[in-house]
Amino acid sequence: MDRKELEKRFVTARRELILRDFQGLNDMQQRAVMATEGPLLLLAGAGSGKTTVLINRVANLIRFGRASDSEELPEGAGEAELAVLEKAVRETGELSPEVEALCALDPVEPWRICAITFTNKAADELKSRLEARLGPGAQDIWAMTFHSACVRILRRSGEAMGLPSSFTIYDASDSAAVMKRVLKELNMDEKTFPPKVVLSAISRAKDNMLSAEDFAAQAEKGWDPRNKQIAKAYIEYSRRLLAADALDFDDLILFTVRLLRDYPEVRERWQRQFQYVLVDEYQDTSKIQYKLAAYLAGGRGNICVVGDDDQSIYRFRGATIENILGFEKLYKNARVIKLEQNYRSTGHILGAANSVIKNNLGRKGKNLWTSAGDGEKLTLHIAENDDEEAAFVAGKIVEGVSSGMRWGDFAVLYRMNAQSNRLEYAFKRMSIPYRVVGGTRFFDRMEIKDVTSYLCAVQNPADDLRLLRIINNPPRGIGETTLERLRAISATERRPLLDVAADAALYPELKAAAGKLMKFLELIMELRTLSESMPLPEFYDALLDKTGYLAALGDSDEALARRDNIMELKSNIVNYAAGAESPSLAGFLDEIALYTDLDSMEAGENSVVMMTIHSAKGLEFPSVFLVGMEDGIFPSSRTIGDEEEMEEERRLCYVALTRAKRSLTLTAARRRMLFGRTSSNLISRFVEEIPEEHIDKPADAVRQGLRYEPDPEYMDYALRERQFERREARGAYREHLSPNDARRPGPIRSASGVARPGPSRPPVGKTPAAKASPALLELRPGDAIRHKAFGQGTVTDVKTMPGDALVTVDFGGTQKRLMLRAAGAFITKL
DNA sequence: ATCATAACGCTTTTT
DNA sequence: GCGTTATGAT
Repeated sequence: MDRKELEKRFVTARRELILRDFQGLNDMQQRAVMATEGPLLLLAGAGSGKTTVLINRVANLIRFGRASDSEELPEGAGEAELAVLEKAVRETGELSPEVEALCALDPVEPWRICAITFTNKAADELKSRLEARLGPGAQDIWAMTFHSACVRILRRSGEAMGLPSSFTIYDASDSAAVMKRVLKELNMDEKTFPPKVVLSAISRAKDNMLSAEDFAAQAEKGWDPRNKQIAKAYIEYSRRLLAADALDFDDLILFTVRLLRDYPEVRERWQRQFQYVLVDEYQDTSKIQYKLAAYLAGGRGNICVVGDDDQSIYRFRGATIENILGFEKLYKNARVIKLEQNYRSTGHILGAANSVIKNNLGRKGKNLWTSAGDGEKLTLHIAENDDEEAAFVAGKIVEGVSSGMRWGDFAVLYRMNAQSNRLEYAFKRMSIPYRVVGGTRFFDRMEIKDVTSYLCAVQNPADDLRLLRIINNPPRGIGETTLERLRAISATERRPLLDVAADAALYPELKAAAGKLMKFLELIMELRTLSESMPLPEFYDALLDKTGYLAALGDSDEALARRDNIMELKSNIVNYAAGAESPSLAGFLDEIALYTDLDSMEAGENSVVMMTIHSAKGLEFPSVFLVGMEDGIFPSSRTIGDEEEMEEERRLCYVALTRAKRSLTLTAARRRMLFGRTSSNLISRFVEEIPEEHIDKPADAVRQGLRYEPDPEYMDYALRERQFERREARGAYREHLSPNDARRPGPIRSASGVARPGPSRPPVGKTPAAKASPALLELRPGDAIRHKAFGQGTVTDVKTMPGDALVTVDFGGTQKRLMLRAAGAFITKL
């Protein structure tokens, strides 16, 4: 046998044996798993088994190295070895160690694989699935978010650029707090320079790798005078973060990219380490994140990016779809694999999603298909108002549970967090177990911020921001005047506040407060010593005690809830201490700085989840309710009139629709309370884009006033307003309009008002109570009832209130409190 | 220094 | 409509 022939047969046999590990995958998925070398763009539609592919790809790398994608033979392979392989091909069962060794080509050590995801949730899922597949060795894989990967790199190598490894991370609210101070001190008007706007300008600058000085230089040359002001704020903001040894979220990425760009030895060290780099959700990466990925993968050039251009929904914060659209241009030898078979949803759901997204121009083009059958059609429900919309959703879920589904099978998705309120009330009235993801995050709560500020202050003596938060909390008689003087000295001497406080006795103006300041200083010092000698959880208890924070809370209902949260934080600490290799205060603070509420959502929990569509990305649910399908809400009023933003909104809709596995219900309300006023909106244009073959709509929808055609008058108005804002954004001066003039006048309201029948409209608020039997109103303690979802129970208490009653029912040990008007429709008296 | 009331502005979306 | 912040009174 000549060498050529041997090589060919060897490679073929090897591929076949390797493929045995990936039998459950379809052709395209297998190709993606086997193509380990060089740049690879994986266009993975929603529900196409993308994570499965990632897991298997990593498994392949660890077991077989680059063998599946190489023509190369292992050292010393000859006819004897070929015979062994070909024999193994004919046999079934596990590969023998000998065969496995022959199949492998430089198996990859786990820590040489870097799999970057976008959210902690995705990273955690990846980690746990990798561990399930590969065992404990999987823990060494760098499966984490951009931000946490950067933290790790900076902690290890940041010293090279003069960054102390003990740096602190500022989250968005910390950044905002710093910025507010800065703006105040620079006498910048909060109206013309809202902190948010300034921060996002800085964020954009950082995405373009512009330092404060670069930005200032550019502002000098630019035409927008506001940028000069913003540049000043940027400079001062940076100065403060530097003084506090703090990095904000954007800095984490920016500093890492600078580090890798400017320090060759550091760059080489990491490029040597990461032989394979995977980036998930590539469509959501920003310019600088793309640079980061390119640097990390710069050693071997093995970069695999996974994404779906149709699911790009973070353009607003710098994500650029160019990264995915331009991948092939950038990496000339890139391979592209498309995953279009959907394993998640039934036919009507996919059909609806496809017909919505095809209205977008400028996409790679992709059509999801399924072999799962058509399934149920979508339904559109039009409610009288937002309360009724919420009640409808709650009712449908109760019915679903009564027919055998679990609470956890349902998700309610909305465009903005503010929409969750109404739903929560409805769910509470019916005692439906639910969970709101996102919104006010756990770590944004006041008491949690306070306690973590103590932790930060103990860990980082230069962290003035956190110090200011706690120095007089609980009250220690250190008032505003003392702080003002402290701040003045700290600013002129460029020393941290705590340093200045330590020398309080030396400054005449601080004499009066010196005693109190010393006492506080001693407290912090004592805590610092304790933090070094005690296990973390015990230290936490000691901190709560010594600072007197817990004691100062009191025992009102509110304080009780706060205590609960503080204890919840303790369980976080205990968890962390148990799981981490070498737990430390610094490590814990890193963990929570990058943590969001999303991460605490446990998969097994049996309750309905409510969240924004953005939060729902990457998740799936048997039954999904998509509420508020109205123009002005979804699509958001801010996007109407801007084609690019509308396309992003449409992608958001695509994401929403593709979350559903089997059942998908859309709802809209004729009238709803929004921003404190009642408004009526047209039905969402996205609903219009779903053909009748996929969706059941109420036949009278049009006659009853929710129209499908965009109102030309309104469109015109929205467009003009939009253009005005854009012109303003470009720097044209504001013609002083009073805020009321900027408000939308009549068009919206009058437009829908015309279409709505006037006085002869059916009565509003046909609540489910209308269906409740009169016997229910006579319920008394001791009565037996049956509830559609909860089953049989005994009434233990009845509190009547005007037009309604709150009944407490014992369902075999669990107490539920039900509002009769809302829950009555699901109760029968036995 | 702490509490109460008034005023404001906010509603896109997250690390 | 709600939650946060500014202001003023005690």
